[in-house]
Amino acid sequence: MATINDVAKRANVGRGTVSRVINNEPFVSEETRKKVLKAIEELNYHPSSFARGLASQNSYTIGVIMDNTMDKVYANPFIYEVFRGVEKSVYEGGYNLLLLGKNTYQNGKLAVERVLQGKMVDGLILQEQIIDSEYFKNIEQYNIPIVSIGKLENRDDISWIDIDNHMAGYMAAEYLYSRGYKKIAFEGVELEKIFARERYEGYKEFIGSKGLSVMEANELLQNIEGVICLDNIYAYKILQRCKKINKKVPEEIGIITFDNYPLAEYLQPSVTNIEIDLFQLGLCAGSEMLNKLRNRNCEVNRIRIPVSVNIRETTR
Amino acid sequence: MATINDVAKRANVGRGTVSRVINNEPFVSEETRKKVLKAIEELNYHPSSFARGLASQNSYTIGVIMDNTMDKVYANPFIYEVFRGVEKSVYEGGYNLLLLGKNTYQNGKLAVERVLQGKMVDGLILQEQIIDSEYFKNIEQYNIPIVSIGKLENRDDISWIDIDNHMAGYMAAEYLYSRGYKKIAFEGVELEKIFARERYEGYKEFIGSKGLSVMEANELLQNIEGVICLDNIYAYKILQRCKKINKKVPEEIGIITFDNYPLAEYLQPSVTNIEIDLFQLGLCAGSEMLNKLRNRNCEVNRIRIPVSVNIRETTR
DNA sequence: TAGATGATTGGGAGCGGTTCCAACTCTAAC
DNA sequence: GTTAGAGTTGGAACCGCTCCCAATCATCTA
Repeated sequence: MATINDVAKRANVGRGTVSRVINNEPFVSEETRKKVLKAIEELNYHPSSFARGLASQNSYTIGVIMDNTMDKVYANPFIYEVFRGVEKSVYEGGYNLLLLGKNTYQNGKLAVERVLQGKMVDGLILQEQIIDSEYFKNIEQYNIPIVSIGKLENRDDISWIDIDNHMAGYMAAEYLYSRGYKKIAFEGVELEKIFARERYEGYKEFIGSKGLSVMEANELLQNIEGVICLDNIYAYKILQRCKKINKKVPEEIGIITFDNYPLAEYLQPSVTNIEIDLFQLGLCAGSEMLNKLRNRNCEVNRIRIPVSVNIRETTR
Repeated sequence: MATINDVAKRANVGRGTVSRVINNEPFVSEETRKKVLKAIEELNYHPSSFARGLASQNSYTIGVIMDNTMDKVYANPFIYEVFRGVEKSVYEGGYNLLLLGKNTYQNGKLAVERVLQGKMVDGLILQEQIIDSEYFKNIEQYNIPIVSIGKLENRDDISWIDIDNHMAGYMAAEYLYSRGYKKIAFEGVELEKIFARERYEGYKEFIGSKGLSVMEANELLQNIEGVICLDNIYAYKILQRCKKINKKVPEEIGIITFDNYPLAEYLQPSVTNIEIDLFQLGLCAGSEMLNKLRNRNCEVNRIRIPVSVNIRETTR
């Protein structure tokens, strides 16, 4: 396996020059650069990440933390899609991705701490649930860039990426309205969850703008023409109720939800939903991290991923 | 941040001795070991993974490849659960986990190759779909241990871990039979898929052992008392048919499936299934890799993860 | 033509570990 | 008392890169 010295010798230049070429630094003449590139090609040379890491104190690796506190992923079947996006942007930016569990231990210590202490990652991507905990304070000390997947409320020093939940709530209401459903309720007002609150706010905004009134879905769905459900589970419960009281979907009542469970499109009726681009979310989280890494004092960003309506069978 | 020299100085020993203690090597007196451990503790010392990697040519990192050829994870919502298992066992074994996409590029080359060439991983865990392809031949050259998640048919030199699909098929039939369903069909005989074939074989074995005959689910489900479905989607289609022809589930017909989609338990009726422990699968894949890493010429293993019946509403 | 300036270039000195060999200590045997 | 051998120990050499300084070269100015 060729080293930087082999390349230097073959190209008839110094080690420093090769290093400059590899790292795309200025102050190398075009002629020299070509010679070096040629030698690299011929020797099929690839820099050792360890030597590089050791010398530069950079790992060129980003850590992503998965929340493994829950028993089953089934509680959050969506996160993998986000990771796919993170993976893609991180690698394409020339970095690598270390996957870490929140609660994983290594030699009796939290694995994250080991990784941080061993300087194995230059930055950390984590989910908003993790921040603000005791756990997070630990991490923060290491003073590396952090990006959160999910909005942060009490920290204006950390960049985050999230779905545009407000818009999602607004659009859900707007879509139902545009299909002729006027009396629209929101099901699943779990105000302790940020995303739920935001979606609810978006819904309220639209409702207000039309002079309608905010509603929750009552037991018999009396006087309700449309329901916005926080997730598929709520949607299916509403569907059950409709069946029980013999209310026709989508003729008499329209239903829309936000998430899109793996099985959802095969079910009957399939539920119209606000489509959330989780892959895009991951992609952005990755680029934002690269951003921070390349420019340490870039500003804190809050990024919102737009959403769209995915029309299925529960709306006319 | 303390280095090995600081520790050596503080403990009043040589660098080599500290190294021996860190790596748990023999030939260190108990007394010295204690001194060193104390110094390590006091200085909060953690070896640099780069220095270590550079000197020892070991990365203490395992790569896991995710299949990102499909557009959406929705096609395989289960793999994240497997990764959770891999992650856990790998870290607890003192290794780290690098997450890699199959088709991700880095500087115009496949990321996997870059990682392999940069010697960033000591071993690779991948899914069976990846093996046997042109792609895989590339990987194989690097001559590091490989473990496959999913049975391998044409390679007896690579260890793999899989669900006990044969047993799953057998148990599905057995369970239906035990609940009084005798005429049992198998829906979703996708013989090109290994796992489908194996489940089908298991089903046939049980059916044969009772002197019953193998069936497929006909359009009107005539003469059928139980259906084993390859996955939830098949199950829901069968359920639709039952509704159409007014056949009562679970009274007149029993339905069982193999997978367990995130939403499945909330649906009505929820489908009885053979429960597959994907986390365990990942756990085993990780340990098997550690095995190989610690003992290079250990034998090739084929490991089967047992399954169980998860009773829900489509069987009486 | 000398001197100044800026663009290139070479290579020594680390980075923080592991490996290995020589040296030292301590018994046990002769 | 000497010697052999096993158990310990220290530290030089090295892993393959980056960083930085000094040296060289080309160009421009007075």
